[in-house]
Amino acid sequence: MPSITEENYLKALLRLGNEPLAEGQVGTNELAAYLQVKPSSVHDMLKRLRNRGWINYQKYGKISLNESGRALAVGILRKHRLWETFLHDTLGFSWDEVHEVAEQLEHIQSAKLIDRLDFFLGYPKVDPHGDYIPDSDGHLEPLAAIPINQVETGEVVTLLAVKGNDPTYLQYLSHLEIRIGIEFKLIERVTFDGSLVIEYMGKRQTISRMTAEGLLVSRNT
Amino acid sequence: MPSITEENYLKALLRLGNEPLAEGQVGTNELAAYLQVKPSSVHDMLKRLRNRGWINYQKYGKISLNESGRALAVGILRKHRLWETFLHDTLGFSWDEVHEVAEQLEHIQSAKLIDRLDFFLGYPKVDPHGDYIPDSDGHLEPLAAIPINQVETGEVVTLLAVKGNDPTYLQYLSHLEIRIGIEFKLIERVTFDGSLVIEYMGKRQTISRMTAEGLLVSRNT
DNA sequence: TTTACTTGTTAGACCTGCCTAACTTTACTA
DNA sequence: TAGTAAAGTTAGGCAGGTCTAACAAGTAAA
Repeated sequence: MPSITEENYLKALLRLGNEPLAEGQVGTNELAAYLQVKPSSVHDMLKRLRNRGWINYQKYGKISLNESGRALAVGILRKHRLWETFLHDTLGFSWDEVHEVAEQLEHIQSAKLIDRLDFFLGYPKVDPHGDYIPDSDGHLEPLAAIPINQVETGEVVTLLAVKGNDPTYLQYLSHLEIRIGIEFKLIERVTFDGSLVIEYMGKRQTISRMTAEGLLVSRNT
Repeated sequence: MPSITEENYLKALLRLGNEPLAEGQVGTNELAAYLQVKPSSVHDMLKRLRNRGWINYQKYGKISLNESGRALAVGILRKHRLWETFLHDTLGFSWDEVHEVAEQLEHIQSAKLIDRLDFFLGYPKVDPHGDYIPDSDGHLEPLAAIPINQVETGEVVTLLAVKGNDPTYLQYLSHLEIRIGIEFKLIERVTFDGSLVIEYMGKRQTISRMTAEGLLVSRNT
């Protein structure tokens, strides 16, 4: 059974490996920056994770999760997203508050707890940020969504999920009345700085490129 | 903020200090035995807890929590018992299963989580084992109960709480259909080994002294 | 009050997880 | 293709939390 720290490394590898273009491959410095530790600390841990049989890694090479490491990481993600759903739906936390607490709750070791929680919540498919919750067999549906700044002008799209855990970002979206499931029409793209003008709920709003990058939408059919 | 290990020491000091005759005073070896570590490890930690300002302790003396240490410990106990209640009442765990998982959940740091959980559960007064749950101000009602083997023959008493977290003990009680709130009549006391014959729910049952010691009852008026 | 036993303390060691500083390898660019 | 910048590794050290083995204090009984 992994320690809490080991779990956090596995989770980080899953996450960074899923970034576009990463293809499961992650670098030492990248991981260090993400986890806010020094590359030398990461290197120590990589040796441990390899000895424990959870990652593929060799000197000066890229890092990737193997089968069992991935299974562990997906299990943690499942716990994280179920807890987020519980905090939001049952206890009334706002969507910017759930991540921090779920970061702690995801490390609780009890299969029964998670199964019961899943049942209690009615087997939710997505968490408060729109991300898919892995099922108890470890299956995780890939999110078929693109950032809104990759959409053509004039298109109408639906917000499937938001990317990013920063509370101030999520609070800002709430402030703009942007929620999962809402429909946007892309009115205009500002070539200068990548800002977008979007229309939703009968109003027009300009959002920066940074804001737009976290809005994951699906093309409407 | 205490580490998880420090929290466990504080909790142990609260618990052992509340034992009859202890009067808040605990010994090093006693603490070591309870926490399943060596006395030398306890000694190291005691120095840390003293430096952190949570305990009264001097060389070769007894250990006790001070005001702030006690407040921390009661806070952890509150979390533990609220989580036990959640696991039992909301998720349907049996009373022998809740302790182990609550041992992990009690270390989650989020005041809001605990307050919301308390609200969600309807501000419960007691946990699944009959113990009082400290309120959000840190007040903990002392349990006015005595082990059933301190009761006179012929008396009728109510089970207020059970003492002990051993799952096999709690399962055994369930098997005997013994639950919080049930009424017992003490029929007979076996002087040889301290066994008791008790009557409840229209049946007679012999229980060993060990079993009896965990049954905390109040005299009926 | 001396002995014997229990209780508590100290020294030195180990593992986890992190650090800094110095080094090596790889990758890119001139 | 040589030189440099970026990425990755190594060595040595530190704090938390544990251990064993040896020692010191307190306590109780003869």
